[in-house]
Amino acid sequence: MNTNSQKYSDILSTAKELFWKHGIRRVSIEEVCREANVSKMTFYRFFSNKAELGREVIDKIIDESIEKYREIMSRDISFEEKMKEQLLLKFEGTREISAEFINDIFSNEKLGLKEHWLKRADEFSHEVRQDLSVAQKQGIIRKDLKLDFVFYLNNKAAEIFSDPKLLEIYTSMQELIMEYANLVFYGIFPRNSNETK
Amino acid sequence: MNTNSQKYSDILSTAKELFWKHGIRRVSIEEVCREANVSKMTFYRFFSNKAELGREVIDKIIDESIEKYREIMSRDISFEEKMKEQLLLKFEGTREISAEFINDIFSNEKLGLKEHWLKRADEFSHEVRQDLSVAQKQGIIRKDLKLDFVFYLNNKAAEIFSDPKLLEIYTSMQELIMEYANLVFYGIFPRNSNETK
DNA sequence: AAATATATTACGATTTTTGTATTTTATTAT
DNA sequence: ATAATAAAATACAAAAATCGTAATATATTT
Repeated sequence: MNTNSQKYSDILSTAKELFWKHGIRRVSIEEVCREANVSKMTFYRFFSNKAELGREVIDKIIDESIEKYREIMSRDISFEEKMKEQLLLKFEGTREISAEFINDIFSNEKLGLKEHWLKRADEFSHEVRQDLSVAQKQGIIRKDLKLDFVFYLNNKAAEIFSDPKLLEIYTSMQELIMEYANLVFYGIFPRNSNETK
Repeated sequence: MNTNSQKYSDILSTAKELFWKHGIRRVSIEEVCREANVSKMTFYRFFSNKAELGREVIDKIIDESIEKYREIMSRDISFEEKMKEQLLLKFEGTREISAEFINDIFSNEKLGLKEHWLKRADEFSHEVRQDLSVAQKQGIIRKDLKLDFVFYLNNKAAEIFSDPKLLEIYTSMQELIMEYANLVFYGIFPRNSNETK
């Protein structure tokens, strides 16, 4: 399967856009083809069905996130500044994301994307965990904080976010995600009376 | 048909919300029922099909607009201030509206809502036209402006707005609508060197 | 010129959606 | 309390949309 074909990436980026905006359930394969200017046959040359397309869209999203994450971590700035940048990145990256998309990933049994998302997100998590672990040893992060706890929360986060009850409190999914990200990042640093022990 | 029943207005306001967000095509009747906590049978007691529901949602939207418009016009403030308020109102009223909704009204042949929207919008237009006509006679609006031209534009506006090409220039449908509204309102007043003739 | 990729069209299978009917359960009015 | 009405729940046939594949035609590339 020629994964670096033009048509392939047309389909993938079109699907990402449509899924991002409307969720997966509301978007049909034929709609993706139409928007990507690709015939249905061409679609099926690359993807066997909608669930696989969904998985690859998830891959694309996480791959791009990892890439951007690494770029920031490789910069020659302080750890705290890096974290601030990551926050900004998360803000940009979640712009206009729909609750429908999150929901289809975590609650649509038929698609079965939850496991895939968790698996890929966990890989990403692992990398971040290494970086935070180093920072903790250097005293940049509170030493009495169990990083495992933060990552447990992180894994549960997206799932929790698909609860409409929670979303009602916010005007957008992005706002909710940022609230969480802010909480984690700014709750992580030792402040004022918080001794490094 | 008991049009002031609780169930009836539950269905209508739920449909308005869902249509507003996702457009009409992407939302099924059963989804509306589920969200409104109403059985399908109850739905069909009030509406004969989706197109009729669409028409009544349009009615609801325009009725509410007219009501708010009148409230502002009845205030004891200057005409220019009233126009500013109307602009603000339009900004609030179009918040988060989706391109899909506009599109389904104007380009979805199957639903045939375009005519209904134009008819109802025209009634509203007529009322606004009377108010502007009075203001023009008083010299508050440029006397050499043909109001007919403004209203012709207005009638075409929503239709034009459903062109994705145009929408690409803006980040949201609301931004596009506000751009237009600003243009019309602030192009209407005599300024600096513009004599009242 | 041959091989490959893609579009077009068609089509059966499946799934979703629609609209109605029937039965059961609440609610309201008398 | 009882009858009348409204609504929910369930079931279901008909229609429409969507899916996935096949066959053929048309570009594109090798």
